[in-house]
Amino acid sequence: MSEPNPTGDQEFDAQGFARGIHELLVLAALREGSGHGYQIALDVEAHSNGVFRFRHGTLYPILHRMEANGLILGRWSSGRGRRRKVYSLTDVGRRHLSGETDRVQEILSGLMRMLRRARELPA
Amino acid sequence: MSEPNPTGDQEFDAQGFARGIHELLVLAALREGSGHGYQIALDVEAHSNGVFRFRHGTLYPILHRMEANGLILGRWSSGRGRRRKVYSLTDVGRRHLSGETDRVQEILSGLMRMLRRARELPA
DNA sequence: CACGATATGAAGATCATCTATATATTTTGG
DNA sequence: CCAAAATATATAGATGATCTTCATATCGTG
Repeated sequence: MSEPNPTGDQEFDAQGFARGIHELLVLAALREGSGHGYQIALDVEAHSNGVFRFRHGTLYPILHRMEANGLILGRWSSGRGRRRKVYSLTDVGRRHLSGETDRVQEILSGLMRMLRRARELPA
Repeated sequence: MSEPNPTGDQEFDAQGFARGIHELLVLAALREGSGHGYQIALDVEAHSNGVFRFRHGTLYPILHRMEANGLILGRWSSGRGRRRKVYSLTDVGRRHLSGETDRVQEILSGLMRMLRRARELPA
């Protein structure tokens, strides 16, 4: 029962899943170019029609963690004016985005299949 | 920025999302009839090809919480032999399954749409 | 009779979000 | 010209759910 799953399929880790989604949203937002935190939050909110939304107390720790893990690289904007930390994808982050997208999509597909089944069962 | 989302669409709450998925899996497993915890775990694992799996340290607290919240009803099997607590859906649980299935499916659809977009963008 | 599978439970560790607060600049409106 | 709102980042502490580990007990099988 505690063995690694024999099919080699993707596994669901509840604790890491929400974190993974947040990181994926950040990586996806940065895929088209670089941006600072506040911008990323607005982009994600806009692209998801308001479903996904970063609270600022959530966003910045995530960005710091991702930078520490080498997924993104942050640079303080050199120009004067409002201080901004502009982030861009690293190679590691780009690979991570690709791999995790596949992984999460497989998990989501499986879940949606199960939910559809439950929905279609006779009451 | 902290206003409730104006479209009235489904919102994603990271903390509650994993919990919601676990509860949804339990409710879905019980939809076809009643079952005890261990059985539920096996059912979910089988129906998801091993992607979703309950550790027993995770499963039982979830069942207790759901029973306390009135989503499921547990009865100790009256017969002697191995003690089992058999769960079945309450009316509240059935309504919850229906409503949450819709809600989660909308969120998942949105997420998959975003991931597809990220995947298809030129590198 | 020992071992593995079945079956449930609780305690404590871990860890990420969430709330709230703080600071500072820029733009807008009166 | 000044006040308020939006922009922009950051940290501390509370919350809460999973996850690991330990504990207990029964049943079937070799």
